[in-house]
Amino acid sequence: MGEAAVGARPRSRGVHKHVQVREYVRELIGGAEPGTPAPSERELVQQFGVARMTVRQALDALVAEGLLERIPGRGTFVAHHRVDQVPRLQGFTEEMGRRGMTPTSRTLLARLEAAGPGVARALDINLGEPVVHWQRLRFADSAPMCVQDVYCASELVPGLLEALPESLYAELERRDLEPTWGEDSVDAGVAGEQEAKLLGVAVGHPVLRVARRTFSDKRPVEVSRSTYRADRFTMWVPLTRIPQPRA
Amino acid sequence: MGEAAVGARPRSRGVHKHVQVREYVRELIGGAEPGTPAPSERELVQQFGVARMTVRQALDALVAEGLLERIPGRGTFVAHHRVDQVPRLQGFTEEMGRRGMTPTSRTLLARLEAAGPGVARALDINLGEPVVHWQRLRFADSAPMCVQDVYCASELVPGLLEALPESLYAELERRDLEPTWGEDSVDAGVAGEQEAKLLGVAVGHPVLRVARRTFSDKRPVEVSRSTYRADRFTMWVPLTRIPQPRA
DNA sequence: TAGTGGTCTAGACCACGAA
DNA sequence: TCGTGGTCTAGACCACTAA
Repeated sequence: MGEAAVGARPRSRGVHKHVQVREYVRELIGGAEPGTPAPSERELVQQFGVARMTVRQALDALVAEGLLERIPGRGTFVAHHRVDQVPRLQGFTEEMGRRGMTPTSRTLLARLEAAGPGVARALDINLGEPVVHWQRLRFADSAPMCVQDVYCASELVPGLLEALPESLYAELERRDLEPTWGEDSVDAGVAGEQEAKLLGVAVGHPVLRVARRTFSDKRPVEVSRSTYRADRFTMWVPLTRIPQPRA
Repeated sequence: MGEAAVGARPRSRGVHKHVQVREYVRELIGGAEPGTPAPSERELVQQFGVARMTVRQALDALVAEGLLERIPGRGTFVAHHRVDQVPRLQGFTEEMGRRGMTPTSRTLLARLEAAGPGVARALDINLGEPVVHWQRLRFADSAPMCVQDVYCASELVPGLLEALPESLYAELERRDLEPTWGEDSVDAGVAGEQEAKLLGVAVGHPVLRVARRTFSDKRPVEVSRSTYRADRFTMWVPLTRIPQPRA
């Protein structure tokens, strides 16, 4: 019964038990083959001396991430189609790394600008406030892949222009501005003269345009426009069926 | 204590309690404004005579769907940015409806064919097995939006060709083949002669191409290729940040 | 038959927000 | 101070799988 309940730890003084269990299991199955059994729930209960609900909470998170899959009556296993069940918010560096390609970049432009109407609205700042505008030509395995324009409120990222990182997202994490969610708007277009020259294609070559906003908690931290060579880049989106509202 | 535990109901003989609570709440907040308070967890415990964990399980699902948001110390509310946190698997009919447009279609082709290599692999059937091939020109508010080719294993959908539905997904649900998940591969292209004529654009006009596979549980039920007019259609993809593996 | 995950109970303490 | 969600306990029965 609840008589022995301990209650939640203060966030600042200790890590929650379900987080401990979750990170332990994440580490454990880090490089494991799909299909490898994870520890059973009752095993983890023994090891950590916690209740089963706590273990389930930990495993639920890993299942939601697509790292584990449960098979009733059999056990919990490293997920087979290890693909994400949810589209990950990743930067170019991370995404190309995950595709097994080597990302590199050439900075075309990096300066302070006054926020125009679109950028100001997207970043939720006032018109004309200073923003960092960083334009890069990005390569995968040395071949041009996309042209990317990134904008951040300059106030949020002091000194960024003086020491441009390779991965913006990694840098934002270091600054405690870790992006936690975002949204892409994807459409198609054809390369203009400038884009064509940079990407190494003919004018009129099809391109995939991705407009992104990312947020750290509720605050917008970055907006970007990326133009990909359609012949080199396909976007992959996992979908989940959710009961439709009564028509 | 566990003394009064009731255990799980057989799936066929009754709906689980957390599902009952979830659907009750879903109904309740159906058309509500963002920010409207949902019943508190303890209220639902009273109403349904269930344990709080059961109520939390129900609400967890709605939060994951992006329908509700929890604010510690305040309560549970209809989510503000009611946008999905996960991309929904929806058919054209459903998606256009959600965008407030009226979907219509013109069937260009509907017949049995022998599965070619690509379709056979995607549907996980043998080369040459009969498949339904259904090609439609799809309109939103009477304007051409996309050309769509759908393929299903004919064995799975007997009689489909004799009574073509308006919404394939709704029809699959009726046949107990409800798609539960899927994946889109998205890239850009330019309209060919045939596509241009159908979509009412010039040859070379940019188009968004979406290749989709959908699954009912583990079995592939449908593959499709859709070609959208890029000037009328933008794909929106919500993204979630997941801790990156140690570099 | 033993073990697994799925569901469920009836409590508990905590931190936080609003009054 | 009171109500809320967040965390946690120590059990229970069920359906299913594999030996």
